[in-house]
Amino acid sequence: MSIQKIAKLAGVSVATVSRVLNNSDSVKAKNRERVLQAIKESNYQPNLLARQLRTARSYMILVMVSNIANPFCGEVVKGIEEEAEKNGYRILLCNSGSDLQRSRSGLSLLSGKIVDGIITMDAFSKLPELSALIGTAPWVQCAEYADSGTVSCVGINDVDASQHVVSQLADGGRRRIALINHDLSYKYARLRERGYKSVLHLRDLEYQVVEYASDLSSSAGMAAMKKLLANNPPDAVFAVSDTLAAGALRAIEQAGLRVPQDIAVVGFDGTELSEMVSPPLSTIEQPSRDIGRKAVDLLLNKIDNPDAPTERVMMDWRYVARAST
Amino acid sequence: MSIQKIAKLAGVSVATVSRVLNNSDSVKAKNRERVLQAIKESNYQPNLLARQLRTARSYMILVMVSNIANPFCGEVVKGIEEEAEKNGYRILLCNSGSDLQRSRSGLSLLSGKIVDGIITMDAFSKLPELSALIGTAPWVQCAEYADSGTVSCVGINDVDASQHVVSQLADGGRRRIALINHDLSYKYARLRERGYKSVLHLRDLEYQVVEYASDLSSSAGMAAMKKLLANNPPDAVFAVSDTLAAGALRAIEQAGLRVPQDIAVVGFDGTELSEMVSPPLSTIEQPSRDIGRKAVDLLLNKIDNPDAPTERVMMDWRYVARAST
DNA sequence: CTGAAAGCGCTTACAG
DNA sequence: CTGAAAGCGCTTACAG
Repeated sequence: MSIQKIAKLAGVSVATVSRVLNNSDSVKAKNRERVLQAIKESNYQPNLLARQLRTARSYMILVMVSNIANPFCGEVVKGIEEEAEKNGYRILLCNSGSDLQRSRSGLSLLSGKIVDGIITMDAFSKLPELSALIGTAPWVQCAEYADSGTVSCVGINDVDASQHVVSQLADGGRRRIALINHDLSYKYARLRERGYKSVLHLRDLEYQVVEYASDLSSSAGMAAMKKLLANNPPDAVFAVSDTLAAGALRAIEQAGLRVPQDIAVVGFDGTELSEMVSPPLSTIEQPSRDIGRKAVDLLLNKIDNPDAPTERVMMDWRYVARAST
Repeated sequence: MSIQKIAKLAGVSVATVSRVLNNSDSVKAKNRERVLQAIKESNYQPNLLARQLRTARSYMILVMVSNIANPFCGEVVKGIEEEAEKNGYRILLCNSGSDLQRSRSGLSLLSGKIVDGIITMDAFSKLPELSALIGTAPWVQCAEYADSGTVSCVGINDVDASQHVVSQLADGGRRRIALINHDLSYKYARLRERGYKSVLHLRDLEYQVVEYASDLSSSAGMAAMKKLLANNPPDAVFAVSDTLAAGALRAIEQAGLRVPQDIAVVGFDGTELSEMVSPPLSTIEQPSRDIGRKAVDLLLNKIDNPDAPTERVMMDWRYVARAST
């Protein structure tokens, strides 16, 4: 069913049908009626491919994440959705799983003109190939940073937040503070590790152990914690995600130790999960929704105005103390 | 940058360029070289809109979920991704948030020919308008059922699973068993409630209290549990999702009661979360990944073979007993 | 093995 | 207010 058929059915030209479809211009009421009638009768639905090919505009944006299962990511996406919707855009979610092949495939939606722009929450700094694939298309990094200054990004100051956590633990008398970090191909992981190390150094704390979780699942956090417990265990653990911290909690409990008496635990993100585990987690609360919203604002601005300047937006964060410390 | 430009650059026709792009036919090695060279030089990337418009094939499928934040949903999506990828398809995720407007918008990707088919994990049975929008396009319902027999679906036998849970609780001596259910616009919610009620009836248990959670978040589960505790509290709670059960656990703890001594709790889905909370949850383990994979198989079959028969696939489930009961 | 040409289903100046 | 026509960027018989 095409616009041609509708035109024939309604006894008008395709141009007229197109006009009522885009409720633009002034179409004579009678003709509009006829067209609407024909559309209804034939259950016609416009072919978006043709439309987008012609107008070079899709009002869709691609959101690439490495793991939607992470609740923080889910929150950010909600913010993105809200703001996109408010501006007449729809979003397409692509879960890369940090897989190169799948990332490539996702990006082809951008280079293939299916979407108008892209928001990534994925690690790109070590993958120049992917950045090249994006080229000069509208692109915003979200809750993750670009090394170069050519792409806009929005997030929090990870070094500061990390330093704050470790300082709090040290202030509370902890001397053996371990870090459960994510893959260092993420810039945020490198920054948080830097914050961690800088405080240890500043306070002359010798114990410095970093365990890397294979992904941001609770079971990865649990596995990492088990390794930490295996030899020379810490008296405090800072995990860079609430999910990891939740797993750590579980491993500590299984080892017959108590939180926070034996080991204090701090998470990151401030997701609902941090309140649901027992004991509830101290954590860094990120303004997840706002990060998502802001990312959309930056992106839409870039789409409408291709030579808008690159921006690097830093949002506020907040340390929330709960029973785990 | 278009195929035209490449043709000019390489000194061949657009047809030849198209042929090397689809590495089809036999193109003379020399010409192939030239084209490849031109593509590289100009950093050309094919316009997918044009390609898909022409071929009427996108090798993309749309996955519509009501809430990706639900970990069970995340697992199913992983299964979908794996199977799709294996078959050369990519998936687009659309988070409807159970919102009619957003669902409509997502479905236009289907009617607009952007995708070849759709897998839904959303409630449709009460929304004939949406079903109409999908029309006769390839469609599989996943972990949720269609009322009519015209659309294929894959899931588990919810009535059986629910009956099993409630029977277990009753066998364990529980007499006041409450249900924390989801919105009844979901067929699975109606089926699980039916299973719950049938066992109560069978065993002459008079206590019958159902609380409905506003969504599948832990905080909704917590809110529901608080209501149950407010008057005439149960000695067991069956929640239709692990996330809800996790929230219930928390509410019980906050009320100063013990699980399972005072109140037993059972979840549903068998997600990682069920092992991460304390005490770990007894739950119904669904074969999430396999459900996703199977849905893709059914869908691709329907795409390739439009008059394939409708199938209703029931997968196996398993009751996992843990410390919460 | 290759190219000219038609056509996928739209939108949009342009002329009337 | 309306229609004929060009064109978005591809693919694919068809003829050679």
